[in-house]
Amino acid sequence: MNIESILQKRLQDAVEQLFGFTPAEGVLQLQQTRKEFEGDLTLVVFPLVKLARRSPADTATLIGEHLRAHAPEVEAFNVVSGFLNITLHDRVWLALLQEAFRDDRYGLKAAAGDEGVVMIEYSSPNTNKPLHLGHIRNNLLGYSLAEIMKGNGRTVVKTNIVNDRGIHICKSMYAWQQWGEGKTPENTGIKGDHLVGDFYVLFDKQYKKEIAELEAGGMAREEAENQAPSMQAARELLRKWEARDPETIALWQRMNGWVYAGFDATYRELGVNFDKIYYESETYLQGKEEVLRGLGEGLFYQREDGSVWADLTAEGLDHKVLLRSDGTSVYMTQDIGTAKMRFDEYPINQMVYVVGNEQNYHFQVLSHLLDKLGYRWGRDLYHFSYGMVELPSGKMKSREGTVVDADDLIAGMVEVARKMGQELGKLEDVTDEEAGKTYKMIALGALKYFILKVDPRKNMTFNPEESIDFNGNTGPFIQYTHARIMSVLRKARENQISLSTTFPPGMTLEAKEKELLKTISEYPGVVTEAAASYSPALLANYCYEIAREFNQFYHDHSILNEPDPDKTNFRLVLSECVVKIMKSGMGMLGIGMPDRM
RNA sequence: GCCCUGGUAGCUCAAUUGGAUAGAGCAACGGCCUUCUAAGCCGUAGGUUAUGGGUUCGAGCCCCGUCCAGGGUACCA
Repeated sequence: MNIESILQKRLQDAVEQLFGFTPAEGVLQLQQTRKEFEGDLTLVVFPLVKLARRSPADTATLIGEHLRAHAPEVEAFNVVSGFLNITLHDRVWLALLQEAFRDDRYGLKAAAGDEGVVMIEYSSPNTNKPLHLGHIRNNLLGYSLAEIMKGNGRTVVKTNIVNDRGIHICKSMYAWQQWGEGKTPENTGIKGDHLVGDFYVLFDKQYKKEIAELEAGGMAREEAENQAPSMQAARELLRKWEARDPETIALWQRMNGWVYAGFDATYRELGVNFDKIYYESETYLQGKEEVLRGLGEGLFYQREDGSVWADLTAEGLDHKVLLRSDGTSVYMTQDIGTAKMRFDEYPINQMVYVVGNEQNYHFQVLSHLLDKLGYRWGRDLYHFSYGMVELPSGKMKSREGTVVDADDLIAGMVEVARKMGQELGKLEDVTDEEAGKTYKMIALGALKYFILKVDPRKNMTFNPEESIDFNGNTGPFIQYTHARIMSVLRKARENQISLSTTFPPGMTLEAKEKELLKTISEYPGVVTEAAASYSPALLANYCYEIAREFNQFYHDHSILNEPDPDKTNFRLVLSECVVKIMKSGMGMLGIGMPDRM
């Protein structure tokens, strides 16, 4: 039973007895008392005053007096303009600490039973170029969301749909055939995804040149884009691929293999992973089948040129193409096929797509299409729509070379972390290997926190000129706080201090201690809310808050040099709880906590 | 054109979903290490929440208008 719900009950009793009515859901609004006022929790009394037929101040005072007389947890109260500030006995907070300390999974929810799985699709790269900053946000959000769901007792399947087929990879293939000179990751030492990406860029250059030449020859833009020889060649490759031409398939497999090896390395660096990977090349035919079934059942219609369409005007949307006139499938077709395969293979209770907000319309359509096709889960799919990462100059554009490459970014961060760590000289007594691991943990902590602390729905700005901070509201700040606590706990162990959750009866709390306890009490609610609102940012900001709170406490009060052994014990238990929460909370963000730094 | 987002300190972000005097960090300035890690702590300064109206006990948040930015908009993904 948490503190807030106990107080809720007390308040309800008070209102019933004082005013003779049962407050409706949401009328008793409790919130944390703001720091500038005396108290722990605050009741907003405005919603009550009409029914109580009293002034806000009277209502608050009456409730406050009733609480003091009947609620043993309540020590004092004060009323400030319609706000009833309630102070709880220190023993309430100490009881909370005991509970938090004893529960290994404090704040996390027990497994929910046979609710089915939550499948979370994220990452979903194209195989024609390496991952960039935008993908990083996607990967971090997807992974973190999965961990948050797990923390809330859900069974999660993390999945990735690799867009391994289509015109984009054919462009890279064609360019490699033309100008590759047999280059491979092995004989060039270039990471596979980057090598393939280089050829994609080469293709684009050539293509642009051809368009310009054709336009100069008097051809219309659109016509030129279609007629350009390199585009024709790429289309020819796609056609051959669909016809299973052995040579084309072999090249496709070879180049995709390079890309996968590259992606795997990046995923490993980022610390993300998947339980099940789907490949578009294996799902798109299923999609086609489903669309044709829908056509047969009269759900869709065919135009004279042979293309297949869905009419979604009744749903307030538009007409949407599902199969091109040449019979090839579009993105939507593939998503239908993938969805069907997934639901055939897993007992999915909820399907979550982590995909940027530029595809809001796509998922609205997909939801309706699946619904039409008879999958009741279609309606309930959740598009976790996140904002894009922008540079100070605006959107990242691969064609203009302004994308921030994922591998470069990570490597750069690690370098900064190493340099800074060496300047501070904190890890001189550990092995180089140990230090290296820590620097990496810090670098990734900085990067991940930087991205995850922002509300996922909003666009965010990343400035590559200024490297990500390691001070202030950052991942390393939280990691550092953790390392300091671990250091104290180590020393306590060395001094043979054993911890006890039995606190002396009359023990009183310092202000900073109580603030920390209040923050600890909020953790379970934050975990719940992070899942309910799909927001790792909530957890990130909470972890920062508790770290800040701890640092203030740590600054003001000594733990091991405190003369009163009961206080030392209490503070160690408190510290242990903070460590536990940091590991758990930051763990759900995919951020590791070092024992020293 | 139409549809959907968003606009908060110089910069990057918060704001318990309608609650108190809008908070943090960075950058600037000033203080705190013979004491558990100074990647820390404390302080100063910085705001007409794009803008004009409206709703009510109460609005950064809800409604309407305007401006600005981003995204989408029938055979790209």
